[in-house]
Amino acid sequence: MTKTIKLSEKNKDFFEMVYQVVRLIPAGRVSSYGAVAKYLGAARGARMVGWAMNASHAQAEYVPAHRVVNRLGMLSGKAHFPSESPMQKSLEAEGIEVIDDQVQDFKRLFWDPSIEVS
DNA sequence: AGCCTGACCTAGG
DNA sequence: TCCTAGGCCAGGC
Repeated sequence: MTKTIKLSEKNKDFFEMVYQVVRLIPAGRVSSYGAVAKYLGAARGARMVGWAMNASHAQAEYVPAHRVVNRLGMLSGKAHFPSESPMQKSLEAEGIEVIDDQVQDFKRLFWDPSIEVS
């Protein structure tokens, strides 16, 4: 079987899909790793979404990874951002209030791809 | 080739 | 209600 080859291609697509979904997040809104993973089938787990974000910096196209937080609305990836644009500052620039690494009113600002995208 | 780690999430005690 | 453990897949050593 070409199972292995298929998996490789699928993995590559997975990263691309993650980037595309993240780019769909409108400015001033936020989403979570789990939501994206769920939208993509959740088969590969939410951790892979975070891993994709880690590689997002290498992408030619800009990926608004700062709009992606964990399901609690915490900026867990803040430390992994390039020092030039801190995650919190980018969010605040879009009108999102961030206090103590937590997105305020996260529930209202939350953007779920499986709901917003049909 | 095997083990450890990671920008997470859910469930159980 | 807080804390711990397990599961998930991929990449690094």
